Amino acid sequence: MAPSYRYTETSKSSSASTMFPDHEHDHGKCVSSAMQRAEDLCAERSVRLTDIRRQVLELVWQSHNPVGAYDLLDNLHGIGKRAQPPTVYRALEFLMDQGLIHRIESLNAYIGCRDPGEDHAGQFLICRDCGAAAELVDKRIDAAIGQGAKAAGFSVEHPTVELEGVCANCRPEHKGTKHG
Amino acid sequence: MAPSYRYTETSKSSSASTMFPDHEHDHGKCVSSAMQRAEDLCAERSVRLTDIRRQVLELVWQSHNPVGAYDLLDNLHGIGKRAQPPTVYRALEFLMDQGLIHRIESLNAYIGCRDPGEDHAGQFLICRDCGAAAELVDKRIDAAIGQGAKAAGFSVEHPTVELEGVCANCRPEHKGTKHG
DNA sequence: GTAAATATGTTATAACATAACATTTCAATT
DNA sequence: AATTGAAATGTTATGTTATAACATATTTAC
Repeated sequence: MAPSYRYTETSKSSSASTMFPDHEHDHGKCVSSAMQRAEDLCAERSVRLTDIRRQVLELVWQSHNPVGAYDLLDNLHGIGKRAQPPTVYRALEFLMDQGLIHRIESLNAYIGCRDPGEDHAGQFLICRDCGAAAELVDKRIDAAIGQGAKAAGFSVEHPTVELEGVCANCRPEHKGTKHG
Repeated sequence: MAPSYRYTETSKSSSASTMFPDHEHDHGKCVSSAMQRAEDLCAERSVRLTDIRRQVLELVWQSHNPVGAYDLLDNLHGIGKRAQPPTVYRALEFLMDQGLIHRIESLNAYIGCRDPGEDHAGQFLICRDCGAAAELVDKRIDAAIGQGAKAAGFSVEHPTVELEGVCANCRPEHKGTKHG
């Protein structure tokens, strides 16, 4: 059984380095499990996952790429007229408060949290080629940061770790062999 | 002799944890040494530290707090009329290319680089109380990040590490004892 | 059913950033 | 010192991201 935080895969074997979902992964399952988790957490906490909030969360989960607030707004279909910015920003604020999404500071964009409920600082690997972002939870990074800050007499409350680079799917040396 | 990257201090002894300058530090020296370093580096590289660029760099160095582009713009005094945004953004781009300043993604703001010439990824400690930011260069953090990324098959090109919290100067337990 | 709290609608504007093209300045050469 | 090509700056307009302030509607607790 794969740990729950892994991306849902079809039949292919998953290497240890598939933090980034491959192109064959069953993304519908990513979405549905994220939505179910959100429903459960909100119920448990007695907070309201309203239509708008649910819709925004689902839009955020449409891909593994961080998405901007105005992109979400464009895809938010109210009954009649277009929604206004505060609508989406309020939903984003709620979802962040509940730990259901993260904000990527270096992109001014938002991405679904892979492990809501766990209170954690997200660490992100952001591919400059395909644009996908994977959330890392690496205790050694946290520990190193904690130590470095402590040596400076600084207490960290909110770390931002966003690592831009190239993911395994997009590295030239892997591209030729990847559906092997 | 203190290492060159330390903040210039007056007569008081510096503890190992003064990554953040204390209130008595001789800030004029921070500015003048940063400016001199910039002049030297630009000369060495045959790039032009023009009036505007020099002025923007000096404004960035007016404090140890990250400063926004429009704040800089407000303080940029051309001969006659107010400068326009592209003026300051172009100067900021130049200064970043030369490694003389860093951009703080989580604040949309800019801060002087404490060690230009060294090609390094900045790691920042940002105090939510006083607003000051200190640049850390911690190899263990870099190493932990490198390892974490590698395990995910990801190659990091541009890390962003911004740690919001409270600096030693602003921690309540130190406030009472700080002028000793 | 009423009140209080929560959520959403609406209007306006703030804050941050860049595209595109015109003009000026610089600095190397003739 | 005139020519010229590159670099820098000026200028106008607009794009992108985000929030303030106040009105209305919906939900929940009593």
